[in-house]
Amino acid sequence: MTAIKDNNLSASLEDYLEAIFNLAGASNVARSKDIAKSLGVARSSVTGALRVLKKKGLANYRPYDYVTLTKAGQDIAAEVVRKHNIITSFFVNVLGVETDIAQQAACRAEHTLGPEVISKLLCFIGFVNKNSKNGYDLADEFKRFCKSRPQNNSFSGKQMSSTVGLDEVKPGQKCKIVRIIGRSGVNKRIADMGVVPGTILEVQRVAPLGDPIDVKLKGYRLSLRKEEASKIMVELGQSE
Amino acid sequence: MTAIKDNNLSASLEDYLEAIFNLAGASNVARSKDIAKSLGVARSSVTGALRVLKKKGLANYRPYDYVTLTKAGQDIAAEVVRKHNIITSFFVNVLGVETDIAQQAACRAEHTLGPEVISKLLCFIGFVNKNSKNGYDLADEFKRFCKSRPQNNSFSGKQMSSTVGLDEVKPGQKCKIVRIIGRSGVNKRIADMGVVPGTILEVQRVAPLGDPIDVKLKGYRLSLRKEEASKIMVELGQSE
DNA sequence: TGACAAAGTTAGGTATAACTAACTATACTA
DNA sequence: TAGTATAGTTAGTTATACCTAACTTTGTCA
Ligand SMILES: [Mn+2]
Ligand SMILES: [Mn+2]
Ligand SMILES: [Mn+2]
Ligand SMILES: [Mn+2]
Repeated sequence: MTAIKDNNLSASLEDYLEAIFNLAGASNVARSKDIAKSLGVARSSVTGALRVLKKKGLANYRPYDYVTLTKAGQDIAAEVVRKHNIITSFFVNVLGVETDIAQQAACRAEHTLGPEVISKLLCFIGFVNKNSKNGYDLADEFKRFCKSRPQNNSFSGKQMSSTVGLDEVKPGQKCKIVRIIGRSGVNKRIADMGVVPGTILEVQRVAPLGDPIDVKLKGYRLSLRKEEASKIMVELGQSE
Repeated sequence: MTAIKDNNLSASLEDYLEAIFNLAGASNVARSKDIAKSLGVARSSVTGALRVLKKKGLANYRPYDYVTLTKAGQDIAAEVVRKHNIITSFFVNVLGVETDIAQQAACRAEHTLGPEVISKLLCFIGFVNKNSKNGYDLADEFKRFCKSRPQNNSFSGKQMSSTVGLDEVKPGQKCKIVRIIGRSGVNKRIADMGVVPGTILEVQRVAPLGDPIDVKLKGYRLSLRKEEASKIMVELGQSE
């Protein structure tokens, strides 16, 4: 029933609504100058945004007048603020992120997280609170866990072997050919010389503008144009 | 040391890097057409983005050629993908969000969450996993908790009394004046008549274009211009 | 080989969201 | 009530990120 409708507003416009809503606070009005300050934009940018919000029926705006939100505007603003608070609460009270950082991140993320995620997040906060009442302070436990393993910077995503184009290898470095891109035109020429995947080669000299590149492989010496080299994907050796 | 530097890229450019990185997968090359498809943009948009990425030294791009990422481009792309995966993992495995939705939300949020939040999130996933090995399956417990209280749609943020401008009130509705905005010019005239905060009034008739608005208050009848009415903030009565 | 389809680019356009500089309205104060 | 400071607007510009339509290059296959 009372579902929050797709507001379809840009992050920027949502932030204007949020700022107006927050500034209005007790007085229900916001001044252009304060909106500008709170969003860190020029006053003229606020004028422009207000015109758009008015056209969308979200703000009551007349030039040189105070600004208020329409009912529709208030509803959207309240929803943005709600998301902001839920996300912030999770970051601070569950994850233990520093308040300032959490606020900033939340005010960016609030525009990207849909109702499914937000409702789960809210529920999760409730879950943590309930547990803490039952004697198991999850947030506290987590804080202790964090300290015990200070930085775990890896994540088991797909591991990428760091392959680069031969044109990016510096002189003196050895590397192994992983793959040669394309088979027609200039590249055909390369492939036809013994340059095949698996070959180890060493970059000898690179001309000032990266063209040409001299490499040594299988005893031969070869001069490659940068354009050609860029199509030879290599894996760096552990030299250097 | 090996700190990921501020890449300072727009969300859009990060997504291009991410798409190229993912498409490259085994072959290390990506084709424009596939980048376009995976991001849902026109082919010409890809050309534009590639030019920018090249200028920034992140992609090896020559017109009509395959695309590869430079080392710098790969590093940033890998970081974006890492964030994407961490966020997705949290949404799916901890919060229990549906996979598709989680992926979409993660691919938006990955551009807004900084290293502090991401590292805590990663740590939290580890925390949940460790507990589950120790017999306490937090994610599972949470799932059960979610079901037990289906929808808790409120959040203890600041509660806003729903005040609107008098110009938004429909005929027949009663409301209470909460505040009158401004004191000079036309508004002074209003304030000078017994129209003060606390007064209960009822909207009687609204002309076709919302101007003028006839209201009844304290036995009097008053005709207000829309401009004036918009400055009278009221709280709606429970009629209608 | 050469015709054709597919891939890629260019040109030209729109929308959003900023900015600065210059102007105008409003509010305060003497 | 005039004069000034402040607030707000307008005009004109920039940058990003898309789009469609038309054109060019490339790869394929008869
Ligand atoms: Mn916010
Ligand atoms: Mn925000
Ligand atoms: Mn992503
Ligand atoms: Mn993304």
